[in-house]
Amino acid sequence: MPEGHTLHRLARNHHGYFAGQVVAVSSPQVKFAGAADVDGAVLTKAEAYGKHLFHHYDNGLRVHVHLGLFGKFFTHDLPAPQPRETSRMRVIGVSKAIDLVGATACEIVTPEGHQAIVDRLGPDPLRKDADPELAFAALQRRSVGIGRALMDQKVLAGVGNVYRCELLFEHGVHPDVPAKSISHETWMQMWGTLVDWLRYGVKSGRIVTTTPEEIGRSRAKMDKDDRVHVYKRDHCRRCGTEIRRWDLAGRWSYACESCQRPTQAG
DNA sequence: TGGGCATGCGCAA
DNA sequence: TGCGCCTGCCCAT
Repeated sequence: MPEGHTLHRLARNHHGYFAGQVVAVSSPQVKFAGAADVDGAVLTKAEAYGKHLFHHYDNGLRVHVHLGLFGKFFTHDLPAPQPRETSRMRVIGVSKAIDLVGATACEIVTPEGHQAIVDRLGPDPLRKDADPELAFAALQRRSVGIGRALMDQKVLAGVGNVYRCELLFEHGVHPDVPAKSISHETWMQMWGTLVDWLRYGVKSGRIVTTTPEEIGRSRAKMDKDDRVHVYKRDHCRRCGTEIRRWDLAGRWSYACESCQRPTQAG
């Protein structure tokens, strides 16, 4: 399930599997009628922007995928097994096949349509062209709490619930602190943390926000429970205080109110 | 076997 | 602000 690192990892993999190849694109589930528009075309590039994935084709069209909460790709070596009935899109190349299931969006877009999607997004820390100042400026315009603002893809692209909770813990900022009160210095530190975490996420496929030093074993050998500080935990890993969980704009927010002070502005 | 949950998001009120 | 939608998976029964 996807935050930005998942999509960038998928893009990297799909690019490796298919770039430069004529691919067969179909929709076993039938819901993706546009599959026919790119079936038999050359997939030239796969890329991610925030939580959005794009497959570029040599006929100028692109497939836009947003996984939502449930979306998932399954990868197969050829010969691929019979697709499951829920497969929205199947792509078959020379040696690999992928099946997309459960996605919120799977559609054909033109280059202009692609641009329109990207234009609605804030900077993506995983992209080299990303400008943290744009996100800072957006934060300064928000009257909501930082916890809410970080989930807004117009502010920042790619961060979801886990990274949001963990980032605020890491920097000792309570989710209810007004977004506009975050200092430039704190924001730049947060951005740096995000870049590190997301890059590791792309590499490993895992969200890990703890360090080998504090856990006492390498990140690769950590148990699932070792990988985060507050997300879905009962007690704060650092101070032992009970973690508070509450509904923040429809998503569970987790915070240690001893380490993250409501009055503490960055 | 079936209920509940999930790293999202858009839309109606 | 709340709801609906997309589906797989884990756990209790």
